[in-house]
Amino acid sequence: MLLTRLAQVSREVAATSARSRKTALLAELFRDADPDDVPVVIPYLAGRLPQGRLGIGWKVLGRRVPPADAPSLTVREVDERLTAIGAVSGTGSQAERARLTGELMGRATEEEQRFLVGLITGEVRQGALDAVAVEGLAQATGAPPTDVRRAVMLAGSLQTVAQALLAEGPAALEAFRLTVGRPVLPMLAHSASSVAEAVGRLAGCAVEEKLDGIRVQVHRDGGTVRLYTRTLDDITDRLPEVTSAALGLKGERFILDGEVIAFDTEGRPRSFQETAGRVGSRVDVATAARAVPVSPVFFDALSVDGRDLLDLPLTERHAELARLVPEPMRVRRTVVAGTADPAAAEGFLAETLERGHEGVVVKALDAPYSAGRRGAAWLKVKPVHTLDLVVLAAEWGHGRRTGKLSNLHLGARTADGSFAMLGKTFKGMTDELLTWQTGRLKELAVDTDGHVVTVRPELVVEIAYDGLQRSSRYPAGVTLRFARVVRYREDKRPEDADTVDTLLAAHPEALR
DNA sequence: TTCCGACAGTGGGGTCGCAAT
DNA sequence: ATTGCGACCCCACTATCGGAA
Repeated sequence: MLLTRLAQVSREVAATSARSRKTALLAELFRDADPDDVPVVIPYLAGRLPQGRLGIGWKVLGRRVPPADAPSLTVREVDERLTAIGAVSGTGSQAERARLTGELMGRATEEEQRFLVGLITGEVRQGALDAVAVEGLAQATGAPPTDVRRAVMLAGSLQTVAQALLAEGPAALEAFRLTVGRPVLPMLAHSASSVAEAVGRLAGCAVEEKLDGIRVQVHRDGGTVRLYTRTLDDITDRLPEVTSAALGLKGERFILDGEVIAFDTEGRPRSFQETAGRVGSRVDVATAARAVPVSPVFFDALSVDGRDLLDLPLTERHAELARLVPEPMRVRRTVVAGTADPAAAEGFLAETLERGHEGVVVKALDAPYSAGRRGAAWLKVKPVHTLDLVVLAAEWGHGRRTGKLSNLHLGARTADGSFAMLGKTFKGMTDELLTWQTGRLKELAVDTDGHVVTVRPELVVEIAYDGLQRSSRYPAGVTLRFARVVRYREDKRPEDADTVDTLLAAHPEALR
């Protein structure tokens, strides 16, 4: 199959907003694909590269290469070339990757170039990723969408399922079962603004502490243990102490879900930055492990002794977890009956925060483990802080925000009356607000480099955030975590904005 | 007819590791 | 030795479609 066909379909998919039409377009293409092309065509149309990382980004792709006049590239040839680019390593590799990329781009037409750049950067912007591709695949093969979706969750990969499905038909889905050693997409949580709201939405729930670490899925089969992240990357080699902990449990075969986190000598959680740095260390693991040892803390059991627990209610899965894992290695929790006063749950949240944790996750007791879904059965609740800050500058947006000033530079007052930048945010704005702020900020503009528009520091904006973290990038040495706009405060003047000092005083733990 | 669940899009900061400077 | 870049952790929020209520 020619790449140009994919580029055209991608353009058509992007052009329609109807999801049903997107699905139909993808299904038609999947039906036409040669079985040998399927492992490439499916991920490409889902907006992803089968190779994963290539080591090339905007720096290289930004270089203009004259496009070919006529399409000639086949998808298989593109795949081979990209595999070759990803395999380049050693001194001079960056130049070599850039050269090979330029060569490939030179063979592509303008439309194909756009498609390839989107694929490589992960920004196809066609309004259809995995979920729509799954629907299209189901439509193309006549398999029930629910079954295809489930197979993808269990395989952890759309590509694997697509290949089997197109080769053998719907019967092939049977083979995708929960298997120890093969990671499944983890279940995710929605947000709720308070414990009372979360408890009210679920009839009978467990309230569990939410640890600010790295999600981990632990597979043990006898003496073999494998550890996977949220995106199913294998991190076994980086966390030997977690492997040891899994081998110490009284079970031979299991899959557990939990969090890895570093604790200090008093048993309080260390900062997210410390835990994440440790989990990210790959080269000198022994040294990293001595400096920042981590512990697994589990909250769910997906499989025990060959028994698949995914469809069982949380209550039963947790009973299995409790049989297998001693209490100190489990997330603390309390169970709240459907009719109970939420005060008990509120108390549990307060206690959890007191212990230095991030918040709680409220989970429906009767819900199964919905792999890969962000179901309403799990609701996270974290305290939210707010500040009044001053807009120092704004950046022009991309995609659907093209032509709008989108990303705000936020400043707090300092002792000398100037403003110190604390970070940026593009979150929380409606289209209406986006339009308004573009107009208002243009009035305040004093300078621009083409992308960043500097403004007079007069506009006050209320910002919600989750906490402070250390920063080497910003002058105050700290930055806001997950900052988002709540509303503009035109009733406030810049001199009314919050100061760096009050901010630091409000978060003493961030500077420990 | 209205409501709501699921998705895609729009990017944020930090850290690590590799290659280039 | 330092800097730049890509990958991958953590993530909030809004708009939209289409099925459920």
